Amino acid sequence: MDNVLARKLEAFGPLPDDDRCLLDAAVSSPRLIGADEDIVREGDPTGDVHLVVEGFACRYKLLKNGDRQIVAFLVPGDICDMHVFILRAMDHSIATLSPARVVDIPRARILEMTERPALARAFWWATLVDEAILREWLLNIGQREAEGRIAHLICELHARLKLVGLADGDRFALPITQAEIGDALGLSAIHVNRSLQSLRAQNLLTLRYRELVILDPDRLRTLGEFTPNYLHLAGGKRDRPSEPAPG
Amino acid sequence: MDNVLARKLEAFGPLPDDDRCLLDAAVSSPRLIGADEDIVREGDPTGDVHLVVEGFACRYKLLKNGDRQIVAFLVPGDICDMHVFILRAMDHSIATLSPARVVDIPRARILEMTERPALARAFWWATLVDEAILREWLLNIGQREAEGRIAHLICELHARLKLVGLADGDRFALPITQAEIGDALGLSAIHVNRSLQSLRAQNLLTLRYRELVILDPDRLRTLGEFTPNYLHLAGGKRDRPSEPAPG
DNA sequence: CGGAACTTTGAGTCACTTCAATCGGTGTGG
DNA sequence: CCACACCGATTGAAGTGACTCAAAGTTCCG
Repeated sequence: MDNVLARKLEAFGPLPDDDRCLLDAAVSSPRLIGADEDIVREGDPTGDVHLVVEGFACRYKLLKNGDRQIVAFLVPGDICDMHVFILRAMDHSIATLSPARVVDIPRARILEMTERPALARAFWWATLVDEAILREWLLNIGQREAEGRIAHLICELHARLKLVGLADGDRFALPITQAEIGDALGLSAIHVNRSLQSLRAQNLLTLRYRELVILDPDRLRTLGEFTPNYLHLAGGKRDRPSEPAPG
Repeated sequence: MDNVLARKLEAFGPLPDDDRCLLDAAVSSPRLIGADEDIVREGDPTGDVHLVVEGFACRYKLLKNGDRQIVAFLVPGDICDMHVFILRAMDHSIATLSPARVVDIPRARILEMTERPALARAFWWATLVDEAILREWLLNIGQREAEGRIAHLICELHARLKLVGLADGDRFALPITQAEIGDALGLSAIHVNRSLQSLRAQNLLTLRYRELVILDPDRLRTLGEFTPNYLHLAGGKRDRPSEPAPG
């Protein structure tokens, strides 16, 4: 079976076999979680690092009136919390969106991995990409109208899922509800619904039974003004000598 | 006394004298930049690390139609780009909002500093707080209405400026335009204007001649649902594992 | 003093929201 | 095997927060 974590991290640069073994060990024996269950809650003291191996999860924050903002989608290969070593409490919650397999990696194991320069750099890369995605989402929500937001989100998820081998051409599983898409994009579920219908009417995509098919990738990218530069793929292929990782 | 970087980093935890000397050296001889000038542009190859010593700057992204989203405000003490070591190109631009003093720190100097454990942890903390701020902004823009957004932003800036000694009680310099506030909050300048008038009418704050005065901190915090937990202050004081419950 | 930049005001419009049903698929228990 | 319940998707209608356009008032500054 594929190691989604290794697969993702190697998008940054190749890893030594030893490092990949470490990753394989870390990802073994995931636990199964049902849909809509919290993995960590805001305010919790930081503990293990979590990794999604299968299914969808999200980071989210709540308002007092119950409104929810999803601030990140976590797909297989995504590490939930690298900041465990520095911060004391969670400033957001993490929950599954679909049934999922999650691995709890003890701090010690992470520390062991960060001794390896290539892994340390790869983890750092993943963290920086997460941050870049946040900036892109801010642009998405702050400036684009509903159809563009949805188009952009779908292009991003497509790119990220392709990275870990979870897209079949222009088709991928999207096991989340329209309400959840709304929570991520700052839109009401109803408006997400109507916008999706418009996208379908334009023959840009199909979304049924939790499966999304991109019918016209070019026009969808154009509509969402999607450019994948912020995902910083192939960042490790530096031709000129790079600084060694600290350590 | 006026090393804003040291001041900010010590909000995380005390630094050895040697480390503080390193910071002092790094912050010396800043260059002066006028308002509204780009420091780095999206697409540029990564180079030096930049640090704002005085004045306001921002990270921003543009849409094809010219719409701008400010994805972060950079105030004195804020490091612009710690990710220089990993990523090859900028995925966003950085510009001054007011006249500013900026230091360009060469990679080598940063590497030297990250050899010191306390400094390395402090830099990591700063990076993680930046990320937490992005999540909070996403919540702000995605879920709150205009007045709440503005209230929240002002509370955050107040907290961050206090950290580096740039707030005089509930009063601080805010050298940016209403249009720029709008670009940060996903609102039109006109709507920012009307919302500010409403906040003034409620006797929550004053904003004139680029000086902001918070008249009623409690009600402003309530309106913006502001809680500073995401700024992760005092994260370094790890002797007590549990948080005190002061109220 | 004049001009540029910023703020303020007014009026009309639109994107998105809320409320209120309805429809459809799926799972459960009788 | 059907009745019921539940959840998610869909539809309709009405309301509103925020936008655009246009213009006037202020402040800043050479």
